[in-house]
Amino acid sequence: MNVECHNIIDNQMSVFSVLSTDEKELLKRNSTCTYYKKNDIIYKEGDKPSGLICLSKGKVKIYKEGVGGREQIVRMAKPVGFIGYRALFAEQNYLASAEAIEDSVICTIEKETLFRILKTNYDLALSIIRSLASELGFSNNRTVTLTQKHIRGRLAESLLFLKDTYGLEEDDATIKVYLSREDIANLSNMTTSNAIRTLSTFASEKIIALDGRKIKILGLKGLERISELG
Amino acid sequence: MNVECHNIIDNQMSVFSVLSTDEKELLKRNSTCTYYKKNDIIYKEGDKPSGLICLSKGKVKIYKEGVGGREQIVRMAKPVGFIGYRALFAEQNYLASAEAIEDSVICTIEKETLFRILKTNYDLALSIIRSLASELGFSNNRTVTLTQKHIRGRLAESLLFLKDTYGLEEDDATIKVYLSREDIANLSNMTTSNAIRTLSTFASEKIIALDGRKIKILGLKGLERISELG
DNA sequence: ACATTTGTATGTTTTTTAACATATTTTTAT
DNA sequence: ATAAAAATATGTTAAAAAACATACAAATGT
Repeated sequence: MNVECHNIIDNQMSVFSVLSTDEKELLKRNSTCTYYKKNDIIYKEGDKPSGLICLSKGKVKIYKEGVGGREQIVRMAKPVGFIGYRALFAEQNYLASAEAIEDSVICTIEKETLFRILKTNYDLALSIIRSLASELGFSNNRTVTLTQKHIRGRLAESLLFLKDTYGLEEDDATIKVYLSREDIANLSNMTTSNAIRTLSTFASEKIIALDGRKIKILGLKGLERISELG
Repeated sequence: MNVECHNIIDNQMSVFSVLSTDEKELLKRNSTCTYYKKNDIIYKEGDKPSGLICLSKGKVKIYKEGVGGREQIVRMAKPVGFIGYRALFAEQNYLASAEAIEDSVICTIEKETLFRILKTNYDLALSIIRSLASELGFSNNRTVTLTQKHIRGRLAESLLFLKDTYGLEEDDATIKVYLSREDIANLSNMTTSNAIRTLSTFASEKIIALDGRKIKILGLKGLERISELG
């Protein structure tokens, strides 16, 4: 059985907590569980959404291909969170692609079932409205910082964003996600070379410490200052 | 009486067309009409939304202040469209400011009334979901083009965007909005000097014709090509 | 175990664009 | 009507970041 789906739908913290037992059962019957390896593509720009995808385990990057195939990461997903719901609710094809950056488990809730339940659940609709509105605010913010901040400011902001999104390891310093330098660059609107170079500079300034893909934040205040100044 | 508000709520094309006569009456009783002169501020970043603002007449720019007070226009509103609804539905303060770029009339629907009606109207909720999702797609797109395209590509895209948003005059060529060079720059992520310079270059290439703030598109295909190439 | 590919690192050059400077024109206020 | 301010225009310089080049290390496949 698709246990992962059941866990998500029954989760007290999820948006589905407002549903009745019957409604939850209906969702469960119309959900499927899929497993992805690291670097697997979950969907591609242009694909048609078939349902509401919920990330149960793992980590996923959402990115767009820009000028000359240059990649821009627009979102980083963590469990338990939805992916691809923008296209689903806009009734459009995907405008971005999703790729697992760790082994991941997703649960897909079939589209018609979701909309049937949405129809009678004001709270569910309102929570979708609220998350779309929040993410739009985030995206507008991001537009401004990616266009106006300089390299150091953009990288500092990205590191803080990754820390806020995925949290820290037990040492309370190491960011709990392990991205390639290229992904860090694609998140921060810079070339891979510049991401590598600027990370090295931060390390030499003792603001962070690097150990392979592990990034340890040594000076949070300093990082915040660099991010704010731009 | 606030006739403008009534017109909007009764409009067959508006999202309110799904409401009953009683519901529309309730909305009308709880709406107020406000008149703004060109360059008047409608709301500022940090203000608290008091209701759903609908632009009945005029044109409005929505912008954020970035690094060193540098302005980035994130949206251009036209009648009949909502403004500031993102913050309202995210239950946040405004993250951007709104300024009339022409004499404008807005209708504000009081918050509690709106939410009371939303509670029982699935179609209204769904249309809000759909517009937030569409705008999020637009914003993500914009992030990529503003960061990746070069000056010519960004300006060409902005001109096409203005044409698509406000349409053309009777001559089927002049963009139906008259922005300062500074506003064009703030829309396109460039300095005013570079906006002026690049507009001049486009004019010398016969892609557009300039007459004060009037911009006439002479070569749509050419403009589209420049925008696509970046 | 070794070759091949992928990722990381760093120096150099070139391109792009912002910053600055200075006219000129247009608009606005008195 | 006239001064002051704002907007437009254009040339020059400086700074930022991309592009390019090359080296080395790590991971991967056979």
